[in-house]
Amino acid sequence: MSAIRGARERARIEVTAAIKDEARKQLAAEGAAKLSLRAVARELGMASSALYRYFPSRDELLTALIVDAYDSVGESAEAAHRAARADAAPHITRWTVVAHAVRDWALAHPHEYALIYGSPVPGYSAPQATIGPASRVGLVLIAVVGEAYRTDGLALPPLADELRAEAGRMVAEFAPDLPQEVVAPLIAAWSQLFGLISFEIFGQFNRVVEAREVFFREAVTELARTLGLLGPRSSRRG
Amino acid sequence: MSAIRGARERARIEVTAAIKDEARKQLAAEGAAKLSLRAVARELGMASSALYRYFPSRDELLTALIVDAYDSVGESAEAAHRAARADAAPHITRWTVVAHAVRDWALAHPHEYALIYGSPVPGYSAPQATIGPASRVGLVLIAVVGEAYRTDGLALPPLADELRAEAGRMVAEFAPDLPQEVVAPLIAAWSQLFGLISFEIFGQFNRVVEAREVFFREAVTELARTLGLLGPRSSRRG
DNA sequence: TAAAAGCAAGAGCAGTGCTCTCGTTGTTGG
DNA sequence: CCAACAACGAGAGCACTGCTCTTGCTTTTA
Repeated sequence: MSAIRGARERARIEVTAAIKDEARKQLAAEGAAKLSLRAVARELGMASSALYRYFPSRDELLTALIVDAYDSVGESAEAAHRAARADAAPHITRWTVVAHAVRDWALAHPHEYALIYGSPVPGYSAPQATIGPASRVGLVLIAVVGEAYRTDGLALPPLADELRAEAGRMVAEFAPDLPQEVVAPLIAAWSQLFGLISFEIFGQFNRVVEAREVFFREAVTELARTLGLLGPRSSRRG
Repeated sequence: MSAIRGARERARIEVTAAIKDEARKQLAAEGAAKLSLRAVARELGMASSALYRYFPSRDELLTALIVDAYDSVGESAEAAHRAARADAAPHITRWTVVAHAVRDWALAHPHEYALIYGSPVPGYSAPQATIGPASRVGLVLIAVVGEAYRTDGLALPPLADELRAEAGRMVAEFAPDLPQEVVAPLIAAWSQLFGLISFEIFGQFNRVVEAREVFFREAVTELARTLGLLGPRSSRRG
């Protein structure tokens, strides 16, 4: 792809990586609010002003960390999906496995999770560079449901009239292999999955949910049902 | 309850309110990260050091704003619930009306929403003072489902064995009027409701969901179904 | 009415993001 | 080969932050 041209370019790559590593370390230790350029420079033994040769601002550094975090959680989801596919696991299992992979990543990297799925901290709109990596988890979920649809079909109610136009646009834009009835429920399930994880990570479940693992598993299974990955449930009036 | 004893106490109450008002103004304008004690003091025409007589630290000021925000969104949800009850609206409508009230509040106060449902910004665990106000929205949802259960019953599948102990604890702890089958789904629906809202507020739906209102309504209705507020849906394999 | 407590203001400390300048050091075209 | 150039690191400095301490003043209390 791109050959390294000389000592200078090589050094630049290494220093950039070292800055990001140290910044990630401080992010994991103290959170995004406490991340300080001067502290990073201090830890690396360089003047703080020198750091601006590599990142033009603190927000740019944070954006780089955001991109890396999106890639990290996306890679986790993709790896879980690959493994489940290699095992020829049923589609419902692929769904829960991917969901658990995202949750496990969040539990292992709470501050990085907060950076990407918590309050947006830099400018109001996400920089262009983040939108690619940000969609990786979503694409995995689309793939899981798409494969289930193609092999087993989906047990879904018909599409509501009010959602017809929106569903058509969604299918055309980022899910061409999916039937229209499932796109809106899938996007909803996507956001609801992160709702479950965010409430756990951000402490909203403190004193509310104790058995978090089994609670999450049941909720995620129910989410799969709304996508037609399982048959309709039996229910009774009580 | 507590009578105001003199001019000094009266002044203290007024100044405290003025500080919070100005802080809320800056919060709404720029977000929690940019909220500065010195700027608040400047705007109020007082020395920054004087402000510490009223709030011992910036985090304490933020905590006060957090409590107010929880109360504000809680009051919105309660008002919506009261109105729907006064109209003798069906339970499914009460559910969606409360959900929309929370969403409307979030859209009107995005920075305050981020403060309470985004990344926790002060210390890691929420101060004791916040846990009461923080549960108001949840209590409204519990009330909606409880009333539906008592009048119409709920169309729910039996409780999974793995959740038996957890559901029993939850019922005993904060939902004594609810049947055990609905507590876990209700907590899940609670977090998923905020997942939907957070993704919209935090920009995760940019370039993904366009018809946000109708999308939200459909998703919230589907959530109600997982709580047995509607009959089981008709579905077909496609 | 005198002591005590609450209060506002100013100076100051340590820290931050960021800019500018000034030597130094690699890169590169003539 | 070496001169011009671009990239680089370091230091000083600006404007800002949260927070503390001291110094006077005012209100409350004994």
